[in-house]
Parts: sequence; structure tokens; C-alpha cells
Amino acid sequence: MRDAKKTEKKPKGRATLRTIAELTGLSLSTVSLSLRGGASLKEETRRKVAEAARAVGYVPDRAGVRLRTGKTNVIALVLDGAPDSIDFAQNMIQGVGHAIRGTRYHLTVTPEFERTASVESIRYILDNRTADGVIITHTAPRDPRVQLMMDADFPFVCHGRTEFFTPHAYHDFHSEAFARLAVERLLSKGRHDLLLTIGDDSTTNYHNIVTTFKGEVARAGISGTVMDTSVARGRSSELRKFGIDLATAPQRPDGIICDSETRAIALISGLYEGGLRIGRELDLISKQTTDILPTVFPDVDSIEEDVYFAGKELTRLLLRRIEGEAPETLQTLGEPIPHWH
Amino acid sequence: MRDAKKTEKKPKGRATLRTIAELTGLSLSTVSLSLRGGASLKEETRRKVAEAARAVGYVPDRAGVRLRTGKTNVIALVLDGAPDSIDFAQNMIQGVGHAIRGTRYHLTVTPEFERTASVESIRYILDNRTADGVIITHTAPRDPRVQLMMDADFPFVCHGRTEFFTPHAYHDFHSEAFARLAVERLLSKGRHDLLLTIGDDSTTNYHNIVTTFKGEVARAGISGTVMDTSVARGRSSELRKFGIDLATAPQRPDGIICDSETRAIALISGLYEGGLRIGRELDLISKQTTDILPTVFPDVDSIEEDVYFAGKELTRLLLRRIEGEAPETLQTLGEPIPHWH
DNA sequence: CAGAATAATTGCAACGTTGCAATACAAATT
DNA sequence: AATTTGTATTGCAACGTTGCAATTATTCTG
Repeated sequence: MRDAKKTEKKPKGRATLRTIAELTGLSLSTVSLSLRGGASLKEETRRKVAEAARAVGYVPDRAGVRLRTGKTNVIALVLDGAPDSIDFAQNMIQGVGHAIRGTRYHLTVTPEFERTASVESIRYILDNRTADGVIITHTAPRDPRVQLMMDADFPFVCHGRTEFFTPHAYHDFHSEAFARLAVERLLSKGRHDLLLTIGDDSTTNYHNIVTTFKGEVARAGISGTVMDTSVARGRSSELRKFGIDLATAPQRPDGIICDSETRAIALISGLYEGGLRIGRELDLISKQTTDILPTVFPDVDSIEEDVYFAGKELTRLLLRRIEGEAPETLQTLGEPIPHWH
Repeated sequence: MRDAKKTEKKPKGRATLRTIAELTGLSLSTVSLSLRGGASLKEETRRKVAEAARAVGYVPDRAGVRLRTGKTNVIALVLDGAPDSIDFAQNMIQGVGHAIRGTRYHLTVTPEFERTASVESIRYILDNRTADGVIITHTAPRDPRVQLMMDADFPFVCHGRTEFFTPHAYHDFHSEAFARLAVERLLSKGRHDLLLTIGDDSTTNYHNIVTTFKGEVARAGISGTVMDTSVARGRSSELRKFGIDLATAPQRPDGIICDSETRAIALISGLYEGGLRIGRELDLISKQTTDILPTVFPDVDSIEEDVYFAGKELTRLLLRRIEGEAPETLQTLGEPIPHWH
């Protein structure tokens, strides 16, 4: 009876370190150590443990590890409430998912409900140590969320840059290259009265695009206007209306740059409705994240931002940041991919 | 010295039950009990504990609770690899997020990489008890994932129905109502040669729509064809091409029903390119999940599926299922919302 | 072959929580 | 004052893991 109890304990249930310990006759500590590659162990011991672990399909219990070490093996993605890229969430998540494949990391998603991301979600994650690292998107120049995480010395990575002096990890779309490409393309088509429609003036991206746009336009000696963000930010029906009006206006730009696919769709359908044709009266270039735009309007040039890649890259950077790598070495840009028709 | 150590222990760090215990002079057990509303406690004690907890901002440690009770306070959303609704993930996640607001639940997202969801993700969640409940989408008639979770008696809810005899929780779009509405609408416009384009024939939804479509068409005594799924499933450029061909074909349907926004967009732009105009030569009705379609093609009738609502509802059902409520009481349908122009 | 040096393994405590059995307390009954 | 009855509170063990100090096994040295 005593023997039976000693040799075979609980046949049912999940395999734990204890299961392996009993199986191999080693102690809990040894098994634990061995599984994490303890260099001081005998070769044979490590083999035995590894074998037993495989045999019973051992996977470390997340709660146990987390309680003991504080490591959550979770990365948190804070998702903006009103993204302006189509299928942004889907692609971003696919990217992250791909990058954590085969690791012990899980992905938790914290959706933001307000239009502009508040600091609450971040504070919650920090206070409750609910993740090992955070990915935020739509970063603002002096983003308070970034400030908070830097102060707490908490691993994070931004989809977007900031103005802070202290370096932090980021992967950002190369907005400057985007703006430059777009202006150049329109110039090459002989356009010289450009309009930039851009919606969210809170992000660093906005500033990068606007600044580059103005610079390029000035350099080329042509006219360039930045559209009132309040119109661009509005519902798509408004923007469509704006397109119709623009089509019938006495004088109008002959080249339009659009920073968002959804906005481009609304605007262009308005222009068409108003009787204009892209490629004839004017040219238009838009950022795209899916192939909807070129499907509907094959005459439109577009420049792709690969959100899926961004998700992968952000995660790659974050994991290295969690490992302790210095932030200044974890900064990359995503090149815009032109799709000239 | 001994006193100092006893009265004030660790000024820094997170507040735990011990913090409150020391603060109130009560024991760990009492504090724990009290916080969970122990009925046997003195009124004054509960007040004191509650006060102290609030004062130090106590939040139960997830790892501790999870280790002890097995409760993860996590719900897992398994996201399909190739959704055919625009911004499906975004809206679904917003819905779930809304529904778990104010609860202790977190949301983890497991992206699926293959086109058809495999059983792997589910098995992983089950084996590792990595969530208290699961939401799956795009359910198939005899979905093996559902089978697996039913066998394991694990709480889950489907976005979609199945053919299984054993009842399970679901919230599904009312595809039958959708198909009926669409056929009726086209009939009312005098159309009598209908085409149904539908992409993913693996889902229960597909069968529901096709069956209802055929039934309604037969009842009305008109012609109705279901398009080869392989074309509908293809890249949007193919579908666009199909639209162009259709526009110039000697004979073609005068009414089209489309089960997906993306597909509708590709098809319609092909039709337009081919010279057809919706509302003149033919009418088209599509399912929509965003307002992109009516923005681009105001002449198209659409029927909305509210994915955000679905997310909320699925979560509501799942939480009740986790509480132990019977599956048969947790089955709801989402009504289609017509947008006749 | 004793003793030192090294290699390999282990026991213990702790992370924060909860359920249960056990105890302490207060009031009521002998 | 001793016993009974509740009522209110508490100690203990356990969930699975890991880091450290301590122990045991092995090899080396003189």
C-alpha cells in the first residue's frame, strides 16, 4: 500500500515536474534545473529528464512560472479604437501571431474604445504586471503612454515614432519616403497643384508626412495644400461629398495624396460621381494596406504599407527588448511599396 | 527592531492579501474570505477589509488565483486566417472588449494561419487550460473543433451553427433571413434570373444561405443559380475579371446576391468596368460589415451584419456558459439589417 | 586511504491565493 | 463556574515553479 502510493501517484491529470521526478527517480529541483538546461547536470541525467518530459508531454504550467518568476509570457497589443487602415487589426495580429509562433508567448489584445488612445490601458498593464511587453500603435509625438512606460522601465515597442529624447524601440512606416515618392510620382505626371488629405493630426506620422510634403513641394516650386483634418477625419459620406464638390469646383488641385485607404475610397467615389476621372483631370495616390483600392479603382496609384510585416517586426523587436537589448538598437522603418498601375 | 519588522514589512511592491492582513490586523484567510464576501464574517470586519483593500488599491494576483483555483480569467478568441468581412477582427475584438469591460477577464487572440481553421489551436488551449472559454468563428457543419470541446466539456461559443445533435452555445448571423430578404428585394424590383455568389463552402452559413436561396427562388418560380465557389473564393482580381466578362456576356442574370463585401466590391467594379450599371441592367445586393460598399457604390442595396454586436453577444453567452448555464439556453441569432438605398 | 577539491544532486522556502478543519471568542444555558 | 451553543476567525496545506544554500557522490591529491 505504501509502495503503491509511492511509485504510482496520480495517473490522471496534467504532467508536472513532479510527474517527471517520479518517473525518473530524480528530485523536483533536478528536473526543473535540467529542463532549463542546467549546465552542472550529468549528460545522462539531462537525457533521461528530456526523454521523460517528452514522453508525458510536459509543458510548464504558466501560473506556476508566473507566480514564481513574475514572467507572464504574454505580450499585449493595445489596439486603437478607430484605425484608418482596412483590416489593420487582422493583419497586425497575424503578424504578431506569426512572430510568436513556437515561443511560449501568448498574445492578449486590449481594445481601446476612445478615438485617441488613453493612458488607462497602459497603466493597468503596468500596475498589474499583466504582460512582459506591450505593443502600441498610432504613436503621438509626446505620447503619454510612451512616457509612462519609459518611466516604469517597462519593455514596449511603438508602431510609430515620438519626439522624446530618450530612445525607445519602434518600428514605423517610413512616412517621409511615402510622401516623397508620392510627390515625385505626381510631378512626373506633370501635376503641379497638390492637395494632401490626411486625417489624424495627433500622430507623429501626420507630422512626418506633412513636413515632408511641404518640403518636397517647396523644393519643386509647385503649389501644395494640406487639407483641413476635420473634413478628412469625418464620416466617409462627408468626404465623398467633398469629392463631389471638388469635381465641380472652378479651380481644383490636379494631384491628390491620400494617407488612408478608406478616405481615398470615399474621396475618389465622390470625384467619380462628380464626373472626374483619375488619370485625366487629376491624379491620385493613396496609401493602401489591402488590395481593395486597386481593385475598385485601377487607375489610382497606390503605395503599400505592409501591416502584416509591421506586426512581425514589432514583435521581433519587442521580444529582443524583453531580453534586455538596448532600445536604440531596436528601431526600424518599413519601406513603402509603390504600386504604379 | 523586531517590532519594526513586524508592524511595517515591505513598504514597496504590489499590495497583496498580506498587505491588507497586516494593515487590519486580521489573518490572511479572513481577508481572503472577506474579499469574496464571506457571509460568516462580522459586518465591521468586512467593512475594515474592504476599506483597507480600497486604500492600498488591492487587485488579486492573477497567477496566484490561477494556480490555486485553475481559473485563468481569460477568454480566447480563435481568429480565422482569411476572413471575408472587412475589418472583421477589429469589430469582433471591439465587441468582445466591450463585453468584458469591468470584469476580470482578459482577451487572448490566437490567429489561425491556414485558410481553414485547424484543430491545433483548440487542442492546445484544452491541453494547457490556457483559457476559461473559447470563441470560434466560421463554424462548419461538423466542425471538429466543436466536437473536441464538447467531448472535453469545455465552455465555448461559436459564431455560427453546426449540425451536431448535442446543443452548444452559439450566436450566428441569421443567414436564412438574409437570403430571404435579398431574394424578396430583387423580386420586388422585377428581377427573375438570380445569381448567388458565395465563397466559403465549408461553413454552415454557406449551406444555410444556399438552401434558403434555392427554396425562395423555387417558391417564386424564378431562375436561380449558385456560382461556382472556386471563382468566388479566388483573388479579387479574378472576380473582377468575372464581372467584366459577365457584363459583356450574351445572357446574364438580372439580379445578384453576394455574401461578402470584399467579393461584392471586386465583382461590381468589374461590372462597371464592363459598362453595366447597377439599378439599370441588373440589381445587386450584398452583405456588408462596414460602410465602404455603400460609399463606393451608392446604387447597391446591402444588408448589414453587425460584427461588433456579434462580438458582444458571443462574449455575453460565453461568460454565462462559463458560469455553468446550459448550452441550449445560449443560442441567439443576429438579425440582418437592410440598407435599401 | 584520509582529506581536499570538484561535480552532481537535493531540500527548503517562497511567490499569492483559497478551502477546509480547527480553534478562539462571545453569549446563552445549566 | 462549567458547559453548551453558535458565531467569528485562523492555521495549515496545497496549486507548480524556481533560486539558493546545503548536502551527497565522485574524483583527485599527496
